[in-house]
Order: sequence, then structure tokens, then C-alpha cells
Amino acid sequence: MMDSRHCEEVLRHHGIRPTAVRMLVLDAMERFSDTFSLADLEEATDAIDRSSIFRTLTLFTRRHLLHLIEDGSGSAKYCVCHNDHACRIDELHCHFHCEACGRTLCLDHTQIPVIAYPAGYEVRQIDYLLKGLCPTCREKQRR
Amino acid sequence: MMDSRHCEEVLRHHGIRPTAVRMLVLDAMERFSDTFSLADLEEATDAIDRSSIFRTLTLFTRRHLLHLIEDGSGSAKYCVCHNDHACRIDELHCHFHCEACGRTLCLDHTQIPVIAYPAGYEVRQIDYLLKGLCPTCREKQRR
DNA sequence: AGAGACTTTGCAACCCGGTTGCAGCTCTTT
DNA sequence: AAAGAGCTGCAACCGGGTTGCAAAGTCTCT
Repeated sequence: MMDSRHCEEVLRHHGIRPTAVRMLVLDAMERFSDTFSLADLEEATDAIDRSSIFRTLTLFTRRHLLHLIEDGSGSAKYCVCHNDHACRIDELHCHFHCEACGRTLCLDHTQIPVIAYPAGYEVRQIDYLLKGLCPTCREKQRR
Repeated sequence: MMDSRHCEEVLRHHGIRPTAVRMLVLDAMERFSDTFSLADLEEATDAIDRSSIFRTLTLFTRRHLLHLIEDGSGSAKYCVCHNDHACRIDELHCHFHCEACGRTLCLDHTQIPVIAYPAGYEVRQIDYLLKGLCPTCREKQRR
């Protein structure tokens, strides 16, 4: 469990007023190693209303504490932002979605080349989404 | 308008029985230069039921006549498959989603490098999704 | 501390794209 | 022509996301 003093600091640092709900959501978030959905958080926090969590996630995303991933599973996933701002594109994300277990993982994107895109476009965000089998599920299928 | 003889051939070639609905959907599809949604087709065909179009699109996708794109807009987009099978990954797609007009375009993906991903994963599909402004909307914003 | 203004929250209801069960129709096969 | 398989339209449903609103909480100023 995260020290609540620390939670407060994180929120303030992102220009977010530290309310009880936000502290609880932040704390729950930190306990997910991978990505998580609204439903995951609903389950993890229990007693906080879905719409409050939703609004909190929306706020966190707007303040770049989180980022949103569409993995094609039908429900939005969120992931704590660890953006290194080494590249010029604001938002560069790379994720792996396992078609067997449904989990979505953040991949380290430092080695990903920014592709050449046609002239005239203004690219603000790049999402790389790989789909297939994660190591665990691949191993299971072999047996 | 596509010659219906040709429509029939295309369907048979993909192992799909050429019914009236399927011919109409295929014909409507061909008239979209970019990607299109279920709603787009509903509008374009008018008189065919939504669920029939949906089932047709599902079938076409399974038979690799179409591919499905999740651009994060909330509604699934489809695009006629022009896969060159030059790369080893079965499915490699690159799309640009304009945040202003909402359109999604297929980009030529021949120059896209397949990125290095960690060992242990079995990658079956790669989606590159760029977001930002398309040339038209970018121009509009300048004025 | 109290009043007033603003923000946050929970509840309930809604929205919308996608999906399914089913009955009737069509097409194919014998 | 009869039987069976496949296809379609209709209506209803599902589930994730989203919103309006009133109550509760928080902040600021005196």
C-alpha cells in the first residue's frame, strides 16, 4: 500500500486536488503491474461509484498521469504513464495484447523506430499494438 | 458501380456464396475510398438490415476480404484488404486517424519496419495507429 | 465559526454500437 | 416436390461508457 502522503504529492504535482476518491483510485492503480480497465478498478476499490472512477480516470488521463489504450478487446485499458520524453512525438505507446488471456502489457518503447509517414500529416500520437500470445499462454498451448 | 458479374467472382474467389445482400454490401464497400463503419454501410445501402450487414462484415473479415481497424473512435472501422504478403507477419496494418474530421485512412505499409519485440511472445498481428491531423484538416486550422 | 461559491460524488438513467435468438424465407440437393 | 442447410429481418438484448442532477464536501473570505 502506497503511503498516502506520497499519493497526495503525486496528485498535487500533476495539478490535481487530492480528494479521498482520487487518493484511493491512485493507490489502487499503483497495485496493478500491467494495464487495467475501469471494471478492474471498480472491483479493486469497491464502494466507489463507477462514474466517480470513470471521471477520475478521465481527469488523470487529461493530466498525463495515465494513458489510454485501445486494445480492441472492447473495453478501454489504462496504464500509468512512464513517458520518457526522448522523442519528439508527445505520445508514443507500444503495447502487447494477448489474445488468449486478454491481458495487455506495456512494452518498453525506447527501441521502437518512429516510422516514416507521408508529408502533410501532423502526427500527435503513435500507438503500436502487437497481438498474439504472451509467453505464459504460449507455453500453456505447447503442453 | 461495380459490375455484378465481377462482385460474384470476388465473392466466390473468397469462398463466399454470392447472395443479394452480400453483393450489395460488396458493391457499397467498393465505393468508399477510405475506411468505413457499420453505420456508413447502413446509410449507403439503406433497406438492408443492420444485423445482416454486421454478419456480412464479420464473414468478409473472417475470409480476409476486409480487415478491422480499431481507431479509438468508439466505432469499428473496416477497410478492403490489399495485403501484400511480403512480410512474415500475417496481419500488418498501418492507419492514420484524424482527430478533427474523424476519418481513418490506410497508409501504405510497405516501408514500415517490423519492430523488435521481446523474446517469448508470438506476434500474430501488428497494428500501427497514428493520430493527429490529416492534411485537409491541418490546412483548415491554419487559416 | 459561518455564509456563499465552487467542486466533487453517488445515483439513476441513458446512449449507442455491437450482438443474438428466432421465425420465416431461399437456395441447394436428392 | 420434399428435406435440409444457409441466409435474412426483426426485435430484443448486452455492456461499456457517459451524463444530469441533487446532495455532500471543500475552500475562501469575512
